[in-house]
Amino acid sequence: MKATITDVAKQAGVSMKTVSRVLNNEPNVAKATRDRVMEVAASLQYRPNLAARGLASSKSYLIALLYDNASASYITNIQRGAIEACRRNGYHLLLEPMPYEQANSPEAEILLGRLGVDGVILTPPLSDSVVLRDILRRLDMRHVAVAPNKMDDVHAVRMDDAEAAFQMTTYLIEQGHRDIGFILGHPNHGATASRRLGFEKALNEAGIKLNEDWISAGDFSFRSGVQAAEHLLSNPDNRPTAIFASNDDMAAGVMSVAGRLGISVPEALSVCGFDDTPIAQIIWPQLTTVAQPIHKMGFKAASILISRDNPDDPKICTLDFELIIRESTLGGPLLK
Amino acid sequence: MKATITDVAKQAGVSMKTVSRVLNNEPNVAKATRDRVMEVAASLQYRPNLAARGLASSKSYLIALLYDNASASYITNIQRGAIEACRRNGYHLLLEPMPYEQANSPEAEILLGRLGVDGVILTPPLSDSVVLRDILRRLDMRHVAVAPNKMDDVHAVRMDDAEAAFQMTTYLIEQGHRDIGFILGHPNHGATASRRLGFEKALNEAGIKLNEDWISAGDFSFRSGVQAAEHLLSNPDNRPTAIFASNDDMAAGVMSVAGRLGISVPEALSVCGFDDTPIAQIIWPQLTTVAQPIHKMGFKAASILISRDNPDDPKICTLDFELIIRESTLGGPLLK
DNA sequence: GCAATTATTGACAGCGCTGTCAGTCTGCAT
DNA sequence: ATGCAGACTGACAGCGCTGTCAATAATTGC
Repeated sequence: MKATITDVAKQAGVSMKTVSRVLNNEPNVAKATRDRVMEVAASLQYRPNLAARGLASSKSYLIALLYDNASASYITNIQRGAIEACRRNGYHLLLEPMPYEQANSPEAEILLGRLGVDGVILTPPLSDSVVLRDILRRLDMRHVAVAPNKMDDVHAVRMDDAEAAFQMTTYLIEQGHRDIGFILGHPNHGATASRRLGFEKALNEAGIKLNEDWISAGDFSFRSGVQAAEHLLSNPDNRPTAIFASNDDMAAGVMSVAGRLGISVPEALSVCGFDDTPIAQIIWPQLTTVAQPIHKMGFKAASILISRDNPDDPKICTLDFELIIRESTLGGPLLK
Repeated sequence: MKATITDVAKQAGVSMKTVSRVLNNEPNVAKATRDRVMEVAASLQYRPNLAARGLASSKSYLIALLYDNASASYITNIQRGAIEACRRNGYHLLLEPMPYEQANSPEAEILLGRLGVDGVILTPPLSDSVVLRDILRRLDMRHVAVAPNKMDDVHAVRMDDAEAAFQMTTYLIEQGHRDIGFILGHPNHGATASRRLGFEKALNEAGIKLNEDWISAGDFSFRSGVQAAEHLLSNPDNRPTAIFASNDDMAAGVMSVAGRLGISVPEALSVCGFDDTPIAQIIWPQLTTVAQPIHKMGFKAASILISRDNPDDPKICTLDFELIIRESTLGGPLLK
């Protein structure tokens, strides 16, 4: 038989309400009372019923993570962070994958409407869907976007992708590279544009003319990195000396093609990626890349949803990135 | 203003209970009534309140996924499968990471006690924790283990790890290998023992004497694969001609060491892994490995929890695996 | 010492839904 | 016509908790 609040109340000789107050850490309970209630609750192995609590307080203590992301390592990192924040506040994390295309369809509204959570975390590329954010607003659901681009009307947790790409490119230039190829990410992702922007800005500031031919399409997948690399490296007489891929998977694709073509990395070709996924350390040579505080972003996002203070003024939280220099770029022209 | 069942009932001119019946697909409702209620519900944009429903029916429509798994790709695959099953039945998936060590501590009981879900999915290595399963039983929580080893007292979804390892090893032997190294998985995982068993059985049946020196410890991490490989390949005069790593990450570690030592794969060394994670296709040469139906396992596990029929006789569901032969083993002694 | 606060507690009414059970209404065999 | 199973429907209580508000006790200031 499961113990209820009533049981605890009787046993402790107080009212249900007082037990409730103790259990929710509300103020204005005498220390002695509080202790007694806690003790009884423990001895009875009392466990609050989430559903009842939710019904009475019209809170669900649930946060949903909405995502459509091919990268397992990205999504599990976000999850870890978000769950950490949830745990600290008695919340739980619900998983809701949603294909990007579906985000713009009526299905999305139905799914979300049924959800009944206290908040929603949006990850790229869903965080870039205006339609989805409209639905959320219409449904009056609190939400925070994990997104690279700025949006003033929404709570957001972000990282300065453009600046990171700028710094990485600048680093390559400092290594003596002037012929730098760039592989774009998936067009649905806001990060794709931001990273490109940073790349081009760096070239620009260094007075290097942009070679449009050396900006190659991609979609964040290993395979697309392979294709892009095949294109970029196709002409033996006119190759970039460095390739900056918009993520690590594609960078791994580049390295694989380089290997096959007998182009040694980093001696003949520097390669760098973005995200610092586990693969960056598994491939050889290890990959220079940008580390994102993904875990922290998940944490922050959930924390914003849980904290009830001034829920109306949208807060934007920008976290730091870090350039991780590894072997794959330690062979620039300057070293020769 | 959110519509409730009462609103729908009024509008449709029926009782709340009838609306409830329609919404839950219960029998014994006239088609005309059903249609009318559906229509009104749609027009009012009615969305059931999970908490209320849960409170009244003492079901939560929530399933928790308990895990402690370093492999992002494994866990996201399980998640995908489980969510698919949940979606089909109006359930949602809760994420609950739990370190293996914690599973044996009182904390686990507290965490689980508070959970209030209708079922719990256990993934390796948690599925191997007897303590954890005891807690679950004591708490009277339905659960199903995703686990390689047999347990008669629990619902389980499994794959025959031993048989898979047996077949893979046999395949290597058929390629002409007689000197085969083996890298163990993490000792906490039941799969580790099963895979070893299959490996040894295959050697045995082929009449090959087991060389204990060539069974090397590991923990499923890339790094441990590197260490194991350094050990296995340390003696140039006496090396295995094939290495079977208990998972893909470690196999990648082997390939990386082989590359560094100038041992070409697969010409001088065949390598195979287990799991068919994305990395198997990213490294070069691509990895021969065992594909597990991880997605399907998640699906099955959630389905078992959701289906209420004969909940007492534990069902064990064994799914098929598949040997995936890729380049990394296409160079056995027989080919020379 | 007495009024004005403030701290502490409890009674009670639901939150929105479903389970129970009793009722009405059909069709069909007698 | 009469009875009866089965299909259909509704009244009602209550799931376990919290919000509201009123009641009482403790504390303060003068």
